[in-house]
Parts: sequence; structure tokens; C-alpha cells
Amino acid sequence: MKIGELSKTTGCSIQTIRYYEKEGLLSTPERTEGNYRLYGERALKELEFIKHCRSLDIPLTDVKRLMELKNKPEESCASVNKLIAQQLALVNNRMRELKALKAELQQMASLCTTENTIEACGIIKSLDS
Amino acid sequence: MKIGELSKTTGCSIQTIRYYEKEGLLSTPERTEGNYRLYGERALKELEFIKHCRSLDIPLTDVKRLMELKNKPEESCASVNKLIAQQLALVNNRMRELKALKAELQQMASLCTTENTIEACGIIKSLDS
DNA sequence: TATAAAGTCTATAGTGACTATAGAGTCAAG
DNA sequence: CTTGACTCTATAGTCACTATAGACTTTATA
Repeated sequence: MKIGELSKTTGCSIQTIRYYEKEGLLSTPERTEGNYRLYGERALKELEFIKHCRSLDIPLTDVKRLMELKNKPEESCASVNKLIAQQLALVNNRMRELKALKAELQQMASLCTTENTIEACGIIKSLDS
Repeated sequence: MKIGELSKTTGCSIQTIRYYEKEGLLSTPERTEGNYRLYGERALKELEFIKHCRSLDIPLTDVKRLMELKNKPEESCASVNKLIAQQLALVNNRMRELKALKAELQQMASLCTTENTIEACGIIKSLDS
């Protein structure tokens, strides 16, 4: 299939697919006589793997490492484990931050009624303190 | 005070301060004979305001708008209100995503014991599906 | 007083993960 | 045989910074 079809099937934009190729995440596709990229099952699977990792916010460098590890099936998966644990720690951190953030935003929202002038606005006041 | 002191007082890096100035968020500072930036109370307050907004993940364009609104104290604060509500919606969305993400990462972590080879690794398997 | 060290200046490039655009080439349908 | 859809490469833009190079200014020390 050509890049447009791959894009539709996977939901990745065409530019993103080419970007992943440039970054060495997708294996170099064959080309038609007219120099169009040609993809098969393999590229589809690679792309789905990347998509899945990205939906977990795993950075592309780590995705690349994971894909390389996949090709060394006899090695220990300790590094895979570590990577996921790190990712989990990041997510936990970010969630804690977001909770605090949400609380403050809600508090701010409650300080403002649309009828106020900016001078009297509780939100601006709270941002100033 | 000079930029280094402002940086230490506020915890913003020197480059960030200069960046905010370039983006029109900080008012243009005076200069010494030797062309060093000179800041006073005003810059300190502006910078604290920006920092506070940024800690709430409010994008710089919106911070700029808020600062402009602050200088029009007689206008209605409806737009301030709207901006905060939008930000809150974003945060809520992101929290929902992160929850799902965390659940999946935890599930994955539970699939792997360090003794496995990659071939048998539950994490890689789950990333593949 | 000389010089070394610390601070500051501007301008530019890099980050990550894309997105957008320009300008040219390819291919299928009417 | 031409129109339109698709694809190609190369380049620039996004956001909010961070990092660097190379020059200048100020302060501290010998």
C-alpha cells in the first residue's frame, strides 16, 4: 500500500510517517518506479507499535530502544521493565502536579462572576498574589 | 537590580527572562552605561505574575492577554473567566488521559518479572497488541 | 595597577514531536 | 490529453525554553 492508505489505516498523518522514517523508527520502505513509498504488513505493525507507545507518552528515543530490544529476544527484559517503571513515575508525577493545578484553577474560577470588572476580578487578584 | 539578581530572586533563568522580554511579556528595562539591564519592583511583579500563570500551564499568549487585561481595569472580566475555564477544561482532559495511561502502564509493569527474556516479556507483548 | 574571574551582552542553534508549506513530479479517470 | 488526486523532497514553523559562541563590562584579587 502507498503512504496515504497507511496513513488512513493507522490514523498517523503522512508527514508523521515520513518523520518516523527519517528518525529511523520505521524500516526503509520499498519504492515504486515512480518513487512512491510502498508498505506492507511489517510497516503496519511497526507503526502500530509506535502509536501504542506514543499513546503511553513514551518518548521516541525510548520507542526506538524498545524496538531494537524486540529484535534481541534472548536478552533480559530488565531494561524494558525499567523503562516502563520510569514512565510510570513520570506519569505519577505529572498527575500530582495536575491535581494541584486543577484545585487552584477551580478556586480561581469560583472567585469570578462574569459581572465583575477586571479591577474587582478575583482571578486577576489571585494570580497577582 | 541586574538580571542575575532578578534571576536568583524569582528562580527564572537569565535566558528565560530575556526571552520573556523579547516576546513582549516583560516591559523593556532600563540600561546601565555598560548596557546591562536594570530591573525594579515592577519587573519583579511582572515576572512573578508570569511565573504563577506558567505554573498553571497557561500558555504565554494567554499570559500576555491577561497582562494586557490587567491594564484595563474597567472592562468586564468575562474574558478572564473564560480563559480560566478553558484552562480548567484542558487540565481535566489531560487528567483523564493520564489516568488511563497510568492504568495501562501499571498493568504492563505487572506483566514483567526481571528474570524474563525479551522473548517472553509480557510488556513487549502487550505493546504489540 | 594589572589581571583574572565573574557577570552580562547579542545572536544563533538546538530541543521534541510533530505540522505546514512550496514547488515539482506521478498516476488514474473522463 | 488534461484535470485532479496523490506523492515526492526540502524547508520552515510551532512552543517554551535551553545552550552555546564570542565579545564586552564590572568586580575582586595579587
